[in-house]
Amino acid sequence: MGRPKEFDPDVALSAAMEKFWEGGFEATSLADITASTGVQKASLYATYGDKRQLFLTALSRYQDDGLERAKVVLAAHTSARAAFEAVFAWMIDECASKDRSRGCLCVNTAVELGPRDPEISAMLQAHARRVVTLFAERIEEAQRQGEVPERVDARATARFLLLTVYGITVGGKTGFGARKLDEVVRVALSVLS
Amino acid sequence: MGRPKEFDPDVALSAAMEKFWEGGFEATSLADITASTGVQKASLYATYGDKRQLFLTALSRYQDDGLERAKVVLAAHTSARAAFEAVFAWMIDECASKDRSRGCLCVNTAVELGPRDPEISAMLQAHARRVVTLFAERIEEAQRQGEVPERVDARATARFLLLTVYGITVGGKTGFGARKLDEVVRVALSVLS
DNA sequence: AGTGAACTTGACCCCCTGGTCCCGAACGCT
DNA sequence: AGCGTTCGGGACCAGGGGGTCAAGTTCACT
Repeated sequence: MGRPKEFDPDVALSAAMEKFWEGGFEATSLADITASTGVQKASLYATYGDKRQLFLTALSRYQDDGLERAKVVLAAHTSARAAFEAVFAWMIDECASKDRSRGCLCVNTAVELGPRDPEISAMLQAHARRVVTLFAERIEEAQRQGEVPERVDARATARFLLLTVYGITVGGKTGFGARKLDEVVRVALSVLS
Repeated sequence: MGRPKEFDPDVALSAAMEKFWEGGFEATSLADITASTGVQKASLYATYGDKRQLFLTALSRYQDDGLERAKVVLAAHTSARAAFEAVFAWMIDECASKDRSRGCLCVNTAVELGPRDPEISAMLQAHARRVVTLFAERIEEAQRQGEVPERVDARATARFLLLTVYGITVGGKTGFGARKLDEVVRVALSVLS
């Protein structure tokens, strides 16, 4: 009982995530968040805890969403090559095409907070491991189907592909255009054959 | 005439660079810098201008140093493969071995400030182009010597290798150990053959 | 209708930030 | 030795940051 919330916590969390995504943790003030969510500080505080907790929740949601979407994209193509091309195209679209390249929240967070916040570091590490496993499983599937040679080390290659994703996000922020990133992806994907 | 400075501006700049390198621009306060350089705010201000100018100067110095060192390392090996292995080993040492992985100042800056500071963005872009050119020249040299196949696109591959450097720095911050990064480098370098 | 629990509002607090300023101290030059 | 110039020390400022609180409001339940 009592008075119900006037805002949808899920919607507000999305808006906050978006802000952190494009501004980073420190540079995004509570004022920015209240402005974009329309929710007052005290309500945010009562719902999510302090700024760091809010950020952690937003990051977690971002990770879950991303992993889910990656699963879908990887499963939507019959060849592994096309599947990873689609993943990279998605990343390039997000890091070099849209307005001013917010990149990937995981990468942004790793760079800003990774080295000095153990809890966040652990979250990032766990998520990276999940993605690597996902990638590796797709590579192994392609090996069973004869698309990718058996000599390829699936897990090492999966890590390599994840690092390429990292590179793309940083490349986008450094000013590489979508065309150049496409070229780079072509080079990177040559390791699958 | 007049009273001479009590500090060496070059030494202080190095110390400031170090701080920005491990803490980022926003998170590093002037208090941090005065503490590590032993130079008071007003003196810093008189010598370098405001915080942003100091950062720009430090970044510029970092870029110059890095490019110089990259030239030396690339020239110090007879095979291109060994040369790039050395470059990556250097990056891995800096991003995954030392205490708490400060990564690469260019990458950190690109992520933190790239999308919202045009002047810094231009600096990063120009530097990236120089590095790509340096890498491409080394690849072309190897092609002339028959080490690398002619079908390889030198410039695209150079960009790919730079993106791999980016990936390594982010990987280090995400918790990849030196061993895993070594593996990834082996996969990446397979594009040279 | 009354009651109490939960939510909203907006003022409020303290601290830290980048930046400025003034005065005393230290030096080179004549 | 004295003078003008430059530097260093530290107080000072306005602004914005995250976080808190008390009072008023809105609903569910009886």
